[in-house]
Amino acid sequence: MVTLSEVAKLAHVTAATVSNVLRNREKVHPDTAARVLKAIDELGYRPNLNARALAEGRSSTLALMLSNISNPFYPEFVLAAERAARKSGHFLMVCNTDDNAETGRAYLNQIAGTLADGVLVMNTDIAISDLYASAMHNAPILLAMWEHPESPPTLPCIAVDFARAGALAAHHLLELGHRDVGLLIGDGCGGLQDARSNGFRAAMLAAGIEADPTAALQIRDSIDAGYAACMRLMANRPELSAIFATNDLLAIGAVQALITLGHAVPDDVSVIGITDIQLAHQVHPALTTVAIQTAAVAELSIERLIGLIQTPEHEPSMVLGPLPELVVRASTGPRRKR
Amino acid sequence: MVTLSEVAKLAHVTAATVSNVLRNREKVHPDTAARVLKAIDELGYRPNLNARALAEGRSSTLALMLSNISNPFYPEFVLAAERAARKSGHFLMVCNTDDNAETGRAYLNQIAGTLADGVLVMNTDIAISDLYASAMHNAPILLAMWEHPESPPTLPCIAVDFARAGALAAHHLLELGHRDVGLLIGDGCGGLQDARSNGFRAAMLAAGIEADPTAALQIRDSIDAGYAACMRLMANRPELSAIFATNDLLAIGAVQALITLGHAVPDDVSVIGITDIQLAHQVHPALTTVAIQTAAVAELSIERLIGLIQTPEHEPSMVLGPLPELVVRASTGPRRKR
DNA sequence: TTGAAAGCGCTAACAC
DNA sequence: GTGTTAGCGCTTTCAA
Repeated sequence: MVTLSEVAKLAHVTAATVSNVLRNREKVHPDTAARVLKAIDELGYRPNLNARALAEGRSSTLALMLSNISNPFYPEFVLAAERAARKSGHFLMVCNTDDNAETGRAYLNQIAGTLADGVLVMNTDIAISDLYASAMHNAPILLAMWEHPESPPTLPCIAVDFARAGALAAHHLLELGHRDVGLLIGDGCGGLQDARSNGFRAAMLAAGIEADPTAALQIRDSIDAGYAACMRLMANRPELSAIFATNDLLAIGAVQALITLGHAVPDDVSVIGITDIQLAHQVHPALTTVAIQTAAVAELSIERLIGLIQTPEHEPSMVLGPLPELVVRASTGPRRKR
Repeated sequence: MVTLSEVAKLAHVTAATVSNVLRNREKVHPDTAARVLKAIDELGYRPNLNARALAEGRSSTLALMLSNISNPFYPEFVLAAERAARKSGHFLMVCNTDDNAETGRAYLNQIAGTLADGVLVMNTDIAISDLYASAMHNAPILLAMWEHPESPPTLPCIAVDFARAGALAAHHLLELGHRDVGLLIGDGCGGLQDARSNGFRAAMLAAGIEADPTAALQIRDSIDAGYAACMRLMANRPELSAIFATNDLLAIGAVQALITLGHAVPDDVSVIGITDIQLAHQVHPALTTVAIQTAAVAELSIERLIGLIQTPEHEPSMVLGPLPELVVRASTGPRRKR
């Protein structure tokens, strides 16, 4: 490995000067700088990032904790987060906790404040109190995708107005004339998605439509579960003309269940989800959904986390992410006349 | 931040002893060890991994380079790789190159041998010669998922016998009586999937069935592309009774296209893919495919990479991953009598 | 503008 | 068993 001082020797300067060339260029004479640059090039010098981190007291990596990256929602977030991190000179460490609080705590203990300067937390399986303790002792923690803007947590967070997302879905279905709507409520690695269903129900109620508890199912967060639940729902409540799912995975499963049952989507039954994952526009019929701007939220999260690292705050603060937006595709249509 | 020497002071020993307690426990007296442990606990000491990496001359993180994690195949690999890495005390840094060779080279330059002790490379957009140079100067590089076991690269790799996967698909379709099979050949972030299609064609040829070039389409690696290509294929060649796709994404797109066209799957047309991504068993009808044991390959890759780091070799070597296996689900069936 | 020197937190000989 | 010492490669005052 080529070190700073080898470069220094070749350029007939001292390590400090090489270091200066690498950072605040102004301070060094153009001629020496050129000599140093030449030496760096000849030797193929690359700074040792661990040494730099040790000397500077801060690393250049960020950690992203999530329960399980194989849920299709996460990769999109990770991609955008990694791009944003890279843009600002940071690396991204991915930490799957496998829905295991112990694993999460272990990660926090090992990397927060040493390998990683800050941690973006997406999963809810770690107790806020543990996170809080780690944030106090080790390094800033930012909660990405906080689902309850109305009740800020004791840590900084990016909040997404999921209740609004649910309401948008309701308005869309109402406009199309739907009254009998089944609910598929996800309870996955991000926790129970009740902000979404509550927002939906409130909007329906505002239109005079009372929620029917027998038309709602609370299920695990996957296509499979959505499929199975929709099957049950339609068996019990054949009069439903639309399904609202709190996330796209469930909605995609529901669409498939309906097709399997011989219902046309959207002619017989409409389906709407939330999130707008990539899959949503790739399935057929393409899914109508409420986009929560995953990539934008990811970028915002990274920016905010970096801000927190540079100028730590003592008060937790919440920033609201981009507002959810309805994306009308092919899985919703007017209620069928019967 | 609590340091080793603060712990040492509290325990009335020296830093070296604390360090010894943390690593080779035998060397230190049980009583002192207990005192040290107590001090560590009281102070909430956590080792600084950067300092350790610097002192030891090796870090505890591994890097995984891929072109774009939002392709559903990667998250499954990443999940398994991260678990394997964690099991052996390593962290995983995810590097998306966005199909950009320059980004890949930059990553390699910045982290190989400093932040990361080894790099698992999944994408083919970086020239092997660049990888080779980096492996020589910086840190071991392992090519995961090498698609051509018959021609080993100049770097260590885990090879997967994709030709065999193609052949298995062919045998399955042949057994079901299919003769007119359309080919969807992916050309995505992992490069042109020709080993798979060649394996398929060879197996068909061995059964006396010549490949018809007009029944094969080479397309980008996505559900969308599979959908569109299948539409075209069926328009041109309505007599096809089966579709073989070199990966599951394409196959899933194809199934949707067939359903949209009013063909029953598998009663009218059978569809088979390769990989067995999670989505494959979640769609309806569930996809018949050839599993390449993604998780097992990921674990093997991590183990091998760690081996390479510990005892570097000077000869590149190839190890063959688990053999592909046919997974029969609901998207294939006997050729329809006409 | 450049150099000398100290130190980041830890490990690893080697002595005692 | 435990302490002493010397780095690991870099940054950063502070002098010159």
